[in-house]
Amino acid sequence: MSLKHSLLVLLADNPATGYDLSQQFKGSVGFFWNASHQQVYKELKQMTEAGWLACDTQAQTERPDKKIYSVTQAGQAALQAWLSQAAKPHKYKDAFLIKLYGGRHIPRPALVKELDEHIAHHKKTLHKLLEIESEYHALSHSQQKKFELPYLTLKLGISNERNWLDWAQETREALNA
Amino acid sequence: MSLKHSLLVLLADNPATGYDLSQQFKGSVGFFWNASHQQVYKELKQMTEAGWLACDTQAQTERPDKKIYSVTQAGQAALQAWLSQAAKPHKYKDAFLIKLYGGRHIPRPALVKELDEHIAHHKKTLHKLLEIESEYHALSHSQQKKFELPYLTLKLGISNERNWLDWAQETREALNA
DNA sequence: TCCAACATGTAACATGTTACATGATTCA
DNA sequence: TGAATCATGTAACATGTTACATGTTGGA
Repeated sequence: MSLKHSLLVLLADNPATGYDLSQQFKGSVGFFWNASHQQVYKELKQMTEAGWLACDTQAQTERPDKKIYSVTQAGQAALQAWLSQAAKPHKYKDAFLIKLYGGRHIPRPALVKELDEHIAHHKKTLHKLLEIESEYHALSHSQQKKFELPYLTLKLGISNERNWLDWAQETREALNA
Repeated sequence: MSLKHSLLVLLADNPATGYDLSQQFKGSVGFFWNASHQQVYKELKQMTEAGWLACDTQAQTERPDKKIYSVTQAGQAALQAWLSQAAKPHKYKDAFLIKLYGGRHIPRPALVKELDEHIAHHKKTLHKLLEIESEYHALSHSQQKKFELPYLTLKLGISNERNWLDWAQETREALNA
């Protein structure tokens, strides 16, 4: 159920379109949740039918109409209900680690090559997160206060990526030894 | 598709029952993949129908018969095919971080309380992983060599948990400030 | 002239979760 | 006497992925 609740949290800050929300999942929010645009549109439809969201359609001549969603009182209540229950501990799933675990079935160089690809990807992610962090640091104190909690999640993202990269470096050496 | 491939990797090491495999997901393997027992039995059935697994039924008088699965040649081929393609980068999903991100909707003490619960859970996980690590260290050199790759995944699990706990401690202080 | 960004979806399929179901053994 | 472990599943439901579908604008 958490996609619905992620959307509620995002929409509680700012009414937005399905497209906007999908973009947020590609940015910093994507560090802890994400979904394809198809899935987002599907959920928004369901949530609107359930009365959690109101939809304001803005006609556009040259592009598909924009549908701006905002949280209703029922949506607020649903969010509160969800927030008041403890979240289940997060479960990590990483296909690359299965490969590494069963690495004896693949030639070493192939394993190292794939590790390198993942390293490149994680470096890119880290840079993106660090950019977002420097934008945060450039804000005024009052603005920083406003984004205090999102910033805490960003910090986990950053240290997670750093930790992963450190491990990957060691692992790379171990594989080549 | 990765549950099927996790099962192939595990079964390539040792033929096992659905129950055994489910138990492995509760142990160290659970750090990077997991599934409910229902899901495991479902997949084993499908994989057997697809010819990837052979099933040897051991009759037991007092308990349900044990079904011991092993990888067939077709299963080996499927595993190889999967291993030869790059895995997609892992996507992190953590409902607690959504809550933290949208933490302004909850009273601070409630947020801290839930953080504490997660801290307790992560500490437990870390201890479990450290226990497995000390079992590994107690092995002979030749045995250690055999479990070299699984050990690398374990090391990521351990540093990940430590990193999470460090972040959680800082976050706890920031929330109480 | 082609690619990325904007903006929305449907349909088919794959995967995962929750509730229910059975029943013996062993340890506290 | 009650809970945990062993051992297997079915059925209903929820969620997520992949392929397909449409069409404009603005920049390299």
